[in-house]
Amino acid sequence: MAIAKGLLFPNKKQIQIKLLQWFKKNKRDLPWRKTDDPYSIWVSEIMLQQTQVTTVIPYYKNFLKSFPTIRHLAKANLSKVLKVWEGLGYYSRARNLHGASKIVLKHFHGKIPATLKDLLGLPGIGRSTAGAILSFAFQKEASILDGNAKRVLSRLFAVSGNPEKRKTEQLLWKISESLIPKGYSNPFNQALMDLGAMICTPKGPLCPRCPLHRFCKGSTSGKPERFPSKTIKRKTPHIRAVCPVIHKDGKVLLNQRPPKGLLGGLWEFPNWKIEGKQRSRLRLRLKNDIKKEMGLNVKVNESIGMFRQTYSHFKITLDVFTCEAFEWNSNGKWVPIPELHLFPMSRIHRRIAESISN
DNA sequence: AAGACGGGGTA
DNA sequence: TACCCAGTCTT
Repeated sequence: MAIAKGLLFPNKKQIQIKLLQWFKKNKRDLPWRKTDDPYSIWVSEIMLQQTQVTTVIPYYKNFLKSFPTIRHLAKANLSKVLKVWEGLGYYSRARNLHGASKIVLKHFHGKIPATLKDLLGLPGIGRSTAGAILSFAFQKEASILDGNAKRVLSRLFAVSGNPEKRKTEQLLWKISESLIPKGYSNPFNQALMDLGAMICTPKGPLCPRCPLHRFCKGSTSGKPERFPSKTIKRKTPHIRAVCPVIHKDGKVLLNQRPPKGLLGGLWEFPNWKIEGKQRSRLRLRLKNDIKKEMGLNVKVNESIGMFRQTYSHFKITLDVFTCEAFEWNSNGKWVPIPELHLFPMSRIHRRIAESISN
C-alpha cells in the first residue's frame, strides 16, 4: 500500500510523456475546452459531477445562454436556475452553484477565486472540482481525483483497496499529486480524464491502444477490470405512491418541495406513499385522503397511468388519477395548464404534466 | 464512515 | 438488471 512520495515509480517520467503525447493527438473536442472563461469552466465542472459528458453538453450550452456571466447567475431567481437545470438531476448542484455565484459577487468582486482554500469554501466545490478549476481555468498546479482518474490510477498501479475507503482514497490522491509534471497540470489532468473516458473504460478497456499499456500493473497482471475493486450495493427499494392531478377551471394543483433534500425546490403534483395493503379501493381512499389532508372535496376519475422513475437509491411508481375539485381552498398553487412548463419539475412530474397538456 | 442525492447511457 | 458517470454534502 505504501508508495513513498519522492522516490516514486521509476517510470514516472515516461508515463507523463506518453500520456501527454497521446492526449495532444487524441483529445476530445468539448465545448468547455474552447473557452478560458473561469465561470464557464466552473459551470461545466459542476454539471460534470456524476454526469456524463454527452448528457452535459446541451445543458452547458443552454445554461450559459441563459446566464452568460456570473453576475447574470447571481441576480437570477433560484427558481429560474432550477428551471434551466431541469432534467439534469442532483439539483443541489444548481442551488449551490447559484449560492456560490452570490458569494463570489459579494466577497470576491465577481471574480472566481484562484486558490484551493477559497474555492473549497464555495458550496458545491470539493477537492476534485477545485483541482479541475485551478488547473483548467487558472493554469495552477493542482490535482484531481474524479471517476476517470480514480479508475486509471487504480489500474496503473494495481490499487486493490476498496475505493470507497478513506485510506484508498488518500493513496489515490497521493498518486494523482505526485504524478503531475510540474507546469503541466492542465493538460495532464485532462489527459487523465480522456484516457479514462476513451481507453481505460470501466468495462472492456482498450489496453492495446493505451499509451500506458507497458507501465500498467493492472493490465500486465491479467485483468485490469479488477481495479478499482467493486463495492457491493444493496438493491433499491420500490416505492408505490398515488398522485392526484386535481383540476378546476383549467387549472391544476401543484406543491413545491422543501428547499433542501430530494428534488429540493422543485414543483410536483401532490403524491404520497401507499403501503401494499392499501391498494384496494384506491379511488375511494384517495377521495377521503384528499378531503382529510387538503380539505378539498373532489371527484376522483379513472387512473390515467403508472409513471415510473428510478433514482440512485430507490425506485418509485406513481399511480396518477385526474380529479375534479368542487372548491379552491388548499395549500399549494393552482396553475393554468398552459403555464405548467414554467415551473421546475422532476422528470417524472414533467412527464405527468406533459401527459395532461395533450 | 456511511448515506443521500437524479437521470441517463450502456451492456 | 446492474453499473457508473469530470463528486459533494450531511449526518
